[in-house]
Amino acid sequence: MSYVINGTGSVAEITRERVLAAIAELRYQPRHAARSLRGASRTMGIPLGVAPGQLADPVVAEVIAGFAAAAAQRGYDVLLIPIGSGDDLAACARAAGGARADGFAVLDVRSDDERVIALAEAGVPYVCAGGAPDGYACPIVQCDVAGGAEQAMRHLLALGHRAIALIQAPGDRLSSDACFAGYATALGVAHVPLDPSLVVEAGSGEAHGYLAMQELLSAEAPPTAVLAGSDELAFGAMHAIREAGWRIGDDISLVGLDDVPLAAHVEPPLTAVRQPRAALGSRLAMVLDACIRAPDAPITPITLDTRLMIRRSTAPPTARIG
Amino acid sequence: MSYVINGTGSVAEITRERVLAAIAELRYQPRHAARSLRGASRTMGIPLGVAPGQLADPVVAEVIAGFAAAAAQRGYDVLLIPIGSGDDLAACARAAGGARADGFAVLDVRSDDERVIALAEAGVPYVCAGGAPDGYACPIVQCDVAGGAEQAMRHLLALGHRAIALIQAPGDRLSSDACFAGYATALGVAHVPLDPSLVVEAGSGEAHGYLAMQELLSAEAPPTAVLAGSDELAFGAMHAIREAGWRIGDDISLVGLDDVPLAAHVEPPLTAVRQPRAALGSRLAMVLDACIRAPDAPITPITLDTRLMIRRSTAPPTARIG
DNA sequence: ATACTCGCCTTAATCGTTTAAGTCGAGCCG
DNA sequence: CGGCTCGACTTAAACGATTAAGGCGAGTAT
Repeated sequence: MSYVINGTGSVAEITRERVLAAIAELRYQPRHAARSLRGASRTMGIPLGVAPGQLADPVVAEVIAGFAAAAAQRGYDVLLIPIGSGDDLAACARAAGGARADGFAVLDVRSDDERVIALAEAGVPYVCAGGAPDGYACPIVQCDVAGGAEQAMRHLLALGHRAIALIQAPGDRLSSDACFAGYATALGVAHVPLDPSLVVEAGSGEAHGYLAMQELLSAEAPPTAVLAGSDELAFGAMHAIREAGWRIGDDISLVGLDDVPLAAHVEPPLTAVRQPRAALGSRLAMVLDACIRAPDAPITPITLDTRLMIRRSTAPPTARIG
Repeated sequence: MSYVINGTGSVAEITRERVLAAIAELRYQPRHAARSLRGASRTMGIPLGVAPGQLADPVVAEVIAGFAAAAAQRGYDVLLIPIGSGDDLAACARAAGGARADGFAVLDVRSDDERVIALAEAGVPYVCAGGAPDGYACPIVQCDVAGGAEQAMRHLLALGHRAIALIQAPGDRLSSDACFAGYATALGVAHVPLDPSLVVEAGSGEAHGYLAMQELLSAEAPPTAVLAGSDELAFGAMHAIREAGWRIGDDISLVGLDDVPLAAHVEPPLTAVRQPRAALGSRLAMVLDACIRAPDAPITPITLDTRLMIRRSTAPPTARIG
């Protein structure tokens, strides 16, 4: 009897007990499919690419972990909607149209993200992490990447660096715009001209950080400090710096933008902008929950503060024998 | 018309086309809940702890990534079933009884895993990664941890090490038994007595590796080489070794058991046993799919080979100034 | 005593799909 | 020509929960 299970309707105490006894006796478990046929499915969906494996990215994984924890607290399960290559639109349309979940969270949003297009089209509740593509009004939860990048730059500038390079994450990621904004702002405030040759766009993954750093090092006047758009890129850059015979921290300062747990454990420990990823995930779940319950509530973007963790990969510049 | 959508039943060509046209016209999407009410839900579930955040563990995340990719290929979505602390039995019983998914995969199995108990009790298809608790006959996919540990030990022994310590992952993890087995076997083969004081059990996480290593270093005769039950423990150990003023590789050799992507990028690069985690995940999904379709098929455990990646954290022992 | 309210229980419609069963001609064979 | 088979289409039962609506008896007001 659903009145007993859900606490709706009026049931005499004695009847309630008998029903509960029967439920225990028969090991009865309500069928999820039948429940969700009428009402909500109490599920939040996360569409993500599985081709190269977005989930294997520790940054994404941490956000999902926070998301799952908060979702669980509110009684939701989390559905991963795997997306093959190029499948984005179809997979999301299927999931949204089929009411696979009550709402969706889109992580690692790109500037022209088909997942967002499909979800908006379907008219289902969804939230975006880190910003939404132009023209899509949806709830947003983001880390203050621009502010974090600016903090990092101020730190480097205060140490005395002037030739500061930026290794950017792929340009179609919304977060890389924010990163560049912070980079440019800090330079502007310090009246240091922005040298475009010091800004390189890399792919994602350590290998691309490695290559980008090699490029920077091979220049006539290599930078004395580098801001990497992600810790992964920074790790790749460390590799290249070491290979070129420079010492990280002493010869070239390096800052990462993520602060994954291992950043503190590499040698030298990486100065990095800590992004509250677990908190990001849990706020996403909270906002999505609110969205599901009140689809027309006003939309206010939430920005989470970042914090610079200063470690040994940054130091004042040394005079170079050049 | 479901005959058209699913390709079951006989439908005239002209009718089929008209139906498809109508489907396109109306943007029709079948409701997942209604479908799964009769048949299967085409969903695979993974129950995992969210309290400290199992998902944030890169090792688990990679397995899930491989799992999700293979599941997607077979037309399944992946449901994360978040488990609060101590909730294991109830959460799994609810998910299994409610037919939340067609089958379940249990990762990081503990020796008395309540998730397995609940799933077995409910009689739903499930597979375990890395082994099943005693008395539970279910399909198993595992990495050859024992073999990997043995390989690592043979490498260390061949380099000339004799005092080789083992930092174990928590004892209730099934994989740590395998690790110990490989450790012991290799010592036995080499006729090196097993010194119990060289075997320490740590928790999980870098911090515990750090503490365990400190303990080993404070002994009268510290080991010349260390096998860590996971890369995370190894990273913690590196930290402790460095802090004690020893050089990793030169003074103390260190081997990890995982080979996470970053193992190659720390300084010095960590010698580690590579476990094919993505493959583990995808095999899990394959086996689970088979299980779902033929619940009574014979059960054969699958073991995936591991491979020792030799890097700079291992070297011949040097004479110590004692 | 009649009517009305109120609490509790029962019944049945509903959700959207699958699929077994039934219908209806057309073609074929004896 | 009657009976059969067979393909193509239609109908309706089933899945398992939720929930609106209806029923029933006891208590209360008039």
